[in-house]
Amino acid sequence: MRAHPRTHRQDAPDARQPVGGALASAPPPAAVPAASPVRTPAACAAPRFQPLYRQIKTAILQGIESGEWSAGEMIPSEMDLARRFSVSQGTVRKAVEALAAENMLARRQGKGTYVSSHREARAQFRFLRLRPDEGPATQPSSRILDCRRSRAPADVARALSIRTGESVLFIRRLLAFEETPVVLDDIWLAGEEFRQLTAERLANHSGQLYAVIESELGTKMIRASEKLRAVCASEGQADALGVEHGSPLLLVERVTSTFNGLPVELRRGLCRTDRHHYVNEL
Amino acid sequence: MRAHPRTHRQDAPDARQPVGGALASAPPPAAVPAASPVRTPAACAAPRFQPLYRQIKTAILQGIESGEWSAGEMIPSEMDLARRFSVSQGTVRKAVEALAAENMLARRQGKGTYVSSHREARAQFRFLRLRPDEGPATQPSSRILDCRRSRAPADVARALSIRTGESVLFIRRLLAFEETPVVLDDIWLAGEEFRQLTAERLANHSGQLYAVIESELGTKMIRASEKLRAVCASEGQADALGVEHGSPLLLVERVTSTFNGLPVELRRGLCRTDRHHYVNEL
DNA sequence: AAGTGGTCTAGACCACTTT
DNA sequence: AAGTGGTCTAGACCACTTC
Repeated sequence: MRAHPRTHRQDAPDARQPVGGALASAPPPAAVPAASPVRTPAACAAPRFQPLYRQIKTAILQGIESGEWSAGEMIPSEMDLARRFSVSQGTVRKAVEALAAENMLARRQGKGTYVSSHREARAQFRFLRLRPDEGPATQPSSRILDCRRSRAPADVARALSIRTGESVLFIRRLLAFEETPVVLDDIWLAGEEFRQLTAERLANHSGQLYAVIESELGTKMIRASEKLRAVCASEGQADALGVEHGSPLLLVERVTSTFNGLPVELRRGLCRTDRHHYVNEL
Repeated sequence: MRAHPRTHRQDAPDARQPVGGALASAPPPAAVPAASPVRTPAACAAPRFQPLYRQIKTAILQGIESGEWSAGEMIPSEMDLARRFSVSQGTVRKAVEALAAENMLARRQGKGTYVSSHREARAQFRFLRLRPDEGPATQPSSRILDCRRSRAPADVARALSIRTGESVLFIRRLLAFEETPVVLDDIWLAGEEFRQLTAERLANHSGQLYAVIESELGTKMIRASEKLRAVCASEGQADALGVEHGSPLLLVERVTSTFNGLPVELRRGLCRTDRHHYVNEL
């Protein structure tokens, strides 16, 4: 940490330790996730200087990504972080508030700031946009129809930024709301870590795939980008969902990424929308 | 303005003038708030005390809603607002930042803070989620097929929170991307002000209905809630969109509201999704 | 040069949770 | 009582825009 936006900070007024491990002497301060003092205001314009609070935001993010603070755990208090990074509490606060606004952290007055998790109740519906036309939103149950390693077809590989034929984990499942099959999901997961997943480990998790992946693999899905279309049900799809061949279905194609923005999941969900709908707020 | 969160502010420590035109005597300490002193910490729990910055946020919102500052215009500087409300600049900043995060205001360094408008280029795609499968996002052209006053059917009335049979403006239009018809919109608008709209006034606006409404009627659409479904094209719909009868179409049902959250528009859009798709970020 | 938003600091007190 | 986040203040300097 330490360093200037572009030049923003003033260096004269206070006698701050300008460099690297900055606070090496102080008692409580531990080691910052990283350091690399980017101080030279001029000359190096390549990495684009950032305001202090942005640098701290990045540092906290790295702390989460590296596992120093994992999902559901509390991160150090604002005062601790301020001491660790040698900035004021207000600057830390600004970084933390930005991360909270992005759903990365959750603040709880009087308790602390926590790394958000897919296991939390409030996170359940962020990635599940299907709602019954009537009645309250509910969690679906999941039935795994297939789960195996496979080679990525060209279109899947393109979406996941990998090479065609590379090894991926393929999952096909059926989500049912109140005993009625509603979604037929085809899921491709790119990455070594997913090899450990099996149909058995996925069973009995009521469709909360991201919570399972987070808990068992430590991989956290951060954001997703979806494309929606209306399509006709093929024979097999119609059978699985209990509709007539040719019925209109909502196709939801999702590409999900973790930190760093690299895509790790491609999902194609076919949804019956006769008694459910997809919700969105603009 | 004036008043405390729940009790938040301290009233003893400094000799603050608790009421009205406050500041006048003390040099630096100035005074707090300015208006209706809602100070009693206890006893009155009904209106739910709000933090100062929230009250100021509401006050600014009212300024926009009342037309004191209209879409596209600049609001007073942070310092001016701070003086007006008798709070510190930082408190005003927090209110303004919150409004900017909600797309109500747009801040421009060195220039000022502006009331956001549907006329801005950056706002164009917030309510238009349809994108071509290939190529860059483009604005559609609009052809008005129908535009007349009518009585609200039961389902429309329910969505708009009005009584069945009440007078509404009905618009049917066809949106075309690159000369190809893609969306068939049925739109119902509730409110006296919409009586002034005619097919002529809507023509030649390339489908930017909200920009027209904002400019000509002063009504600003703030947020919308959508429900998506896949349906089959009826004969008439198929003809209008140039697809075969029975083709799958994406039905987007949108309820849009202005300030205060009261719904003013119900829209049902039927979209061909063979060469376009609906995008969403989670 | 003046005015605007953008960043940062330092310190105060309040409200909530836990010990 | 101690610790955490939540609100508020006052003042500094930086960066951008306009005059």
